Amino acid sequence: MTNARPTLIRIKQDTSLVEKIMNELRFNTRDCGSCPIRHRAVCARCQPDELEQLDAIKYYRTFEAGQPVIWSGDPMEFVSSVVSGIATLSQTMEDGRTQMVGLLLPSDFIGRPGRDAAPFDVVAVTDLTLCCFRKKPFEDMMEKTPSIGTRLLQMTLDELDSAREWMLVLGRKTAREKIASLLAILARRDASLYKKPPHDGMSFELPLTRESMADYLGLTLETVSRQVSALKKSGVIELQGKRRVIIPDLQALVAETGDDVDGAPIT
Amino acid sequence: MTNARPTLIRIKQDTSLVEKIMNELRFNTRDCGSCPIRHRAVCARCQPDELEQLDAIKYYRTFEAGQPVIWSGDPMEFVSSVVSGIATLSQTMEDGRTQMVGLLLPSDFIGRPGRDAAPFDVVAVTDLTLCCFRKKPFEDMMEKTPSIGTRLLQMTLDELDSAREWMLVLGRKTAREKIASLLAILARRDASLYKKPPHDGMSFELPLTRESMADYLGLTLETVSRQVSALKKSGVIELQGKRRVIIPDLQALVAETGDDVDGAPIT
DNA sequence: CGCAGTTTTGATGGACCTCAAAGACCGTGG
DNA sequence: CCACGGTCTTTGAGGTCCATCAAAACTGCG
Repeated sequence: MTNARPTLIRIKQDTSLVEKIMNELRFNTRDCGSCPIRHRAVCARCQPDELEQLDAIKYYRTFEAGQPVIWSGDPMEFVSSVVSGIATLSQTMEDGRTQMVGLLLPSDFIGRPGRDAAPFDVVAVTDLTLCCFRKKPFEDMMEKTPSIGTRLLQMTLDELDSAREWMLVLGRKTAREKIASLLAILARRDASLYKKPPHDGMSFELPLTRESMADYLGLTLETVSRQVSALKKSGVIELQGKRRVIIPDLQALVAETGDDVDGAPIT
Repeated sequence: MTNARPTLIRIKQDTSLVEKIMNELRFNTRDCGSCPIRHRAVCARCQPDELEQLDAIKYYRTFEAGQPVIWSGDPMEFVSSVVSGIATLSQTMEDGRTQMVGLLLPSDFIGRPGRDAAPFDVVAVTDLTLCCFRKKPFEDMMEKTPSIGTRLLQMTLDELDSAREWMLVLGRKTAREKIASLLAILARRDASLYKKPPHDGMSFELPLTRESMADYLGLTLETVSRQVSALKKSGVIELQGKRRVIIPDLQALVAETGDDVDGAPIT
C-alpha cells in the first residue's frame, strides 16, 4: 500500500546475489568449521573427527524459489539440513485443499533415517541451500556415532512439541489470533537468527505469500488479507511495502495471539 | 438412543475389575518378558541383559479414569510407557478453550529425556497403568544403551508424522470428515491392538466422551453429536449403546474422511 | 425417585468461505 | 516512456458451516 521504492528493492536483489555467490564459495570449501548452522544442526554435537567423516560424505544442493525438493511418497535418497533459505512441508488432499505442516528454516533437518518414502511435500519458498547426505551412509554413520542420534532425537522432540502447539492454533484459535501467532513466531525466529532477543520496533521480512500463510493457518487467502489489514488498522503491526513487517509493541502482538503472556515458545 | 442394557455394562465392569487384578499380579512380577507392550514400547529393541537393567529401575503406577497424570509446566520426575488404558495429551488456553494434541495408547511413551518441565497436560481417560522410570537413571541408561535411544527416535519420528497428519484434519477438514477420520484411526488402532487387520463389520469401544472428541477435533460437543448422528443415519456407522461403534463397511468410512483410498496411515 | 453428568435436539447468529472484480506490483516488449 | 500481461493482494457481497445459547432426553447412581 505504501510501496514506491523500486530502487531499494533492486539493491536488495543485488546483495542477495552477492550473498549467493559468497555462499557457493564458502560452502564448497567443505569446511564444517565455518558452517553457519554448525551449532544448531544435526551435527551440533559431533567431535572434530566425526565432523571429518561427515565432511567426506556431504554435498550441497541448491533449489530456486518455488522449486520442489521432494514429493510425498517419493523415495528419499538423501537426508539433509537446511543451510540457508526457507522451505515448507505440506500435505494436499485430492480436491486440492492443502495444509502446511512445517516451516523449514536454517539448521532444520529434512528426512527420516529408517524410512524410504517421504511423508510430505517439501518445497523451496526462497532460494534454498541444503547440506545433503546420502541416506545409507548417513544411517551407517548414525549407528556408529551416538552424538548424531542423540542430537536428532533432541531436534525431533522439539519439533514434535512445536507441531503440537501448532495444533492448538489450528484447532481453537480465531483467524485474527492465528495471524498474530504466525507473526509472533516469525518475529521470534528472525530475532534468534540474528542472535538477539525480539524487541519493540523490530522488523522482519515476511517470506510467505498470503496463500502460503493461509495454507499454514488453515484459512483462505482472503481471510488472511483481511485480518492482516485489521491488525494493521489496530496498530498492532505496521507494513513497509507488502513484505516487511514492523512490530511496534511486542506485548501487544502477543496479546493478540491469545497465549499466556509468558508465551508459548513455539520455535 | 438405543441403550437399555445396564446388565451388559455391569458385566463389562466386572471383567475389567478382574483384568485389573490380574494385571496387578502379572505386572508386579517384574517380568518384562511377559509384558504386553514389550514388542512395541521404548524397550522393544533391548537385549536380555539390558532388559534386566531396566527391570531393576522400573516401577508401576496406576491412575483412575479422570485423574491427571501430570500438568503442563510441572517438573517431570519420571518418564513412562503406557501399559494399559488410555490417556490424553492436551493444552488449554486461559479462557478455557482446549485442544487435545495426542492420544496415548498402550506402548506409547510419556516424557522427554533432557527436559525438566512437562509441555502438556496428561490425563487418564480410562483406568491407566504406566511403567515408570525415574528420569535421571533412565537418561543415564540411555547414554549407555543405544538400542533405547534408537527406538525412542523411531517412535518420536512416527509421532511427529502423526501429529502433522492431524494438522491436516484440524486445519482443512469439515466436521463430518473430522469425525470419520477419528473413527477410522480408532478402528485401526483397536484392530492393531488385537493384531488383526481392520475388517468390515468390526466394532470397537469408543473411549472418549463427546466433549473429548470435540477437544481432539477442534469442534464443539454439539457438532460432534450431530455429525455422529448424521454418520449413523447415512449407515456409515452403527452404534450399540452409546459407546460401541460398528463399522459395516470400512471403505465407506474411509471415503468419508476425505483421504486417499490407500489411506494415510495415521497410527 | 431424584439428582448430576452426558448426550441429543432445536433455533439463531456470526465467523469465515466462496465467488467476483478491481487494484498493486513487476517484468517484458514496443 | 508507456502499454501490456501475469502474479499477488485487496475489497466487496452473499452464503454456509459451525458455534452459541437453550432446553429436553437419557444414563447411571445414591
